[in-house]
Amino acid sequence: MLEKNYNPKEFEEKIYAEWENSGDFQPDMRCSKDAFCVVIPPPNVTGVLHMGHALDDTLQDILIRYNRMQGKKVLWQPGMDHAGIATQMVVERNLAKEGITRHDLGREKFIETVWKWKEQSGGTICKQLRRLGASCDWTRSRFTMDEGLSRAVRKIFVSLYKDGLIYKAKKLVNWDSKFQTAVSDLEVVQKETVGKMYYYKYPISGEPGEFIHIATTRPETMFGDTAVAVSKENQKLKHLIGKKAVLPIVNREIPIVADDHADPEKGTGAVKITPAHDFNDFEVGKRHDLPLINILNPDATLNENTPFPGMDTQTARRKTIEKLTELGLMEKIEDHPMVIPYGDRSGVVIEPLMTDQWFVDAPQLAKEAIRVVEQGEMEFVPKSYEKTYFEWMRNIQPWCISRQLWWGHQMPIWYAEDGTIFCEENEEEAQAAADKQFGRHVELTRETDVLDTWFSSGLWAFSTLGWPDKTDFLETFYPTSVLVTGFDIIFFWVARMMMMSMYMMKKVPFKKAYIHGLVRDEQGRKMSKSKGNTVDPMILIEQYGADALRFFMAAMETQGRDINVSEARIAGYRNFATKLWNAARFGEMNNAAVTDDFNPGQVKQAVNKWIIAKVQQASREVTDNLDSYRFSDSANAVYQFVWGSFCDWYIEMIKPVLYGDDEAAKAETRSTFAWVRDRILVILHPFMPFITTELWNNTAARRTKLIHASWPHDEKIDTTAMGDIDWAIDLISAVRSLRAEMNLPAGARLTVYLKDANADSCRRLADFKTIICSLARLENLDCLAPGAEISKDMVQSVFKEAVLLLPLKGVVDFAAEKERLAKEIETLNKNLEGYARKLGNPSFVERAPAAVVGEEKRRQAEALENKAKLEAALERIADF
RNA sequence: GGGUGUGUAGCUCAGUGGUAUGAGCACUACGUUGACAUCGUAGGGGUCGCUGGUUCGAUCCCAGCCACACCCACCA
Repeated sequence: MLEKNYNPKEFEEKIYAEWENSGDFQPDMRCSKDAFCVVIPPPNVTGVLHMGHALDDTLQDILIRYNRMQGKKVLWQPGMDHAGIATQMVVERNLAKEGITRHDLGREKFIETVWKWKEQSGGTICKQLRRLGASCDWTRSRFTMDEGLSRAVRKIFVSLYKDGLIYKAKKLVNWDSKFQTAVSDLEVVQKETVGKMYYYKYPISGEPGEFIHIATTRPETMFGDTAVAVSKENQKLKHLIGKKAVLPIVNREIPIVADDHADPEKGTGAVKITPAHDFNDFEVGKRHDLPLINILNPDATLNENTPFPGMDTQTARRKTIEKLTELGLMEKIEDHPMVIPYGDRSGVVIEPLMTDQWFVDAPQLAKEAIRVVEQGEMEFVPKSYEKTYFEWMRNIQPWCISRQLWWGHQMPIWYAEDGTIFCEENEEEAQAAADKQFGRHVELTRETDVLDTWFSSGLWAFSTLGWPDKTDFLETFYPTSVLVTGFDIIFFWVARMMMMSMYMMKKVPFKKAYIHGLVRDEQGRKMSKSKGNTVDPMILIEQYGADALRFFMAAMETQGRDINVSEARIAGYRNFATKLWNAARFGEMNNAAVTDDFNPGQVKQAVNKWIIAKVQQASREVTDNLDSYRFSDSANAVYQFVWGSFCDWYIEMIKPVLYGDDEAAKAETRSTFAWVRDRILVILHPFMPFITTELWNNTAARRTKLIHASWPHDEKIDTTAMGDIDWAIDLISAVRSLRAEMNLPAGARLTVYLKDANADSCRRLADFKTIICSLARLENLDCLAPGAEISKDMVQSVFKEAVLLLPLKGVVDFAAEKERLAKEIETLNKNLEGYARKLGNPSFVERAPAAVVGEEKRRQAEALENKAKLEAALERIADF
């Protein structure tokens, strides 16, 4: 027996455990049908489930379950990312509570601590994904620092290095002074701030009283200046080109060079050039062969090349201004709106710094990654994201992959005493190579840098399937079917996977990339911890059930749009689950069960034919929409069917049958009910796996599990069977409307007549008399012969080709009735004006398709007829 | 500066070259009919951002504008 109330907490976890324990998420490798595979965007090992995951993983699970029910070999490959910076940060923070730093432990001990942390507290998110219902094959879960995946990393690194696609270079990079590591361009966020613009002047060497005027936002970098640039086109200043300026405070001479980087319109027209601390200046420096002077320590304090060693930049800035003021060189300070780069993890200002780093030749790798998208081997859904992808890929810069962290993949690079580089998959091979090259045993030291986290996640699509080994899984599931992820990581991840996969596998990592939006708060603001507007999906699951949250995500997911969380709506989908639950209970109370000989194509009762056709139509809509990744349309198709057709109409219509005494009709109806209910459970399962499974298990003895039940396909839908019941529904609605408009008491037992009805209508009326009377709460219902005398007190209403008559001896308020009729006539008049305008327009009649013109004429005729009927009705009651 | 997207009912959003039978929530009235008040029935509510153009016909296509959001680059 089903409980009276739907209570998801009572069964969701139990059902999940049952699936997982019986291996329902594992693909059947012997199955001969197509493979379908999704790799999960690996959550950070430090992560907890947020609304973005809830959306992303719900969509994936819907696709996975849908394809699984189609009988395919289905794999949802789960796993986690080691998340270099994020994880190191968490563990360091824990250590700090005990008053120790990672340096106290040393590298090896520290990494041990991280692993220990991972075992104890990492991966909360995987438990949470289970609560959401994610049907990942957890037996295959991978971690980017696993031995297997690390081997993949080393192998591809060596390969890229030997192909010249990874190289070491001394370059200006984004330096994060908190973690004291380089970071990639993507890990830098630009923030708008109101800063200051400082104007001051440098004396011209050998010409007392002559100055060159400078404007800068970072005066303390002047100690790294190695030139001042002026444009050749600058009429006012070009006479200074070739002269030398004297850097104040340190009294160092620097050249004044001609360079177009100095825009005469901006600032003072003269730009101080600091090649070691500014990306543009670095380029200028290269053009003029200027020396580089590094003025910063790794912690972003000033170094010995400045008068203020050990001082942080802000303090040094003040000191510099003070000195310049003392020297009488300071001119003015203005407020200046500007963008300042910050580390996305550390939150500190990023300083451009000259260091030795390792780079991937991204422009080279991008070529193939661009080609396969151009040629449609990988498609973005929605397609518009292609543009974003191309835009970025075509302008891609070398990717800085080295990080001066401890947690991560240590680069497979060894140095001989003289600095010769050996890049091999392991130390033995490197040693052998070195010994061979030197002809003697050489001491090697390993590169201490680790790789950018995204390097290993870039391999995710194939490394998780077993590469570099040739495995069944790799053979079967690569390329994977579709990647589902947010637009915010197209560059971080999608692009890198494309590059790495095309390089190593020569095949796309996934055939499609479904890109969704962000989950925002109720007001449409981005969720963030600092704003305090985050919503915890686990609390929502606790409160409304995982199914309700999942259905919300699916129903709100329309391509290319962000989703605003709405608790009212989630509650609404919980109500939907309740509705379904109660419908199933109704079946149970009426002994609904599919008999062995039941054949949906052979039912006799019109209502049953109708609901079967309707559910088949809904199934087709769900299928078609899922096939084209239209999640909301798909979810809404089930929703509308279940609530609007099955509950609102079918259940109400079969009540008179079930409580009547036509045993054959009852038997057929019980079977039909059960059959349709089962069908609902099937097509709703990808969206609401828990409640559907619970109902599946409790409403009949089952041969198959719902998770493996077969998905309907290619059904012939009997659309003609729909007409009769649709007609009855319209009539019932018309009567209900009339009653409500007339303010008739709910208990009044009425009789209605249909006048001027055609043969079809009269037949339908006779056939469905019981049903109509029951649902419209009528005493009786009849067709009147044409021309039959009717008493004047009848309320009249147009119904299709006929007139609905409602006799009301003294009950009706005639004033209200007159008003109602007048209002309807007014509406018709408005429509008629429109038809007349169109049909009176010769070019419309001539040039519009005949069918459209015909339809317009038909509407006009119908409206005229209806108007006449209403006017007659009004005339009849004029005296009352 | 370059790019992308959005603007439809009070709110959150679907949708469409042929009268907007739009959805959910909210709102109004009525309702203890033997699945469900986490419910039912009926109803009110929109010049589809503005201005032009294409078209027989535009909310939909095109152009411009306004507003909002986001992405990329840069501002010495």
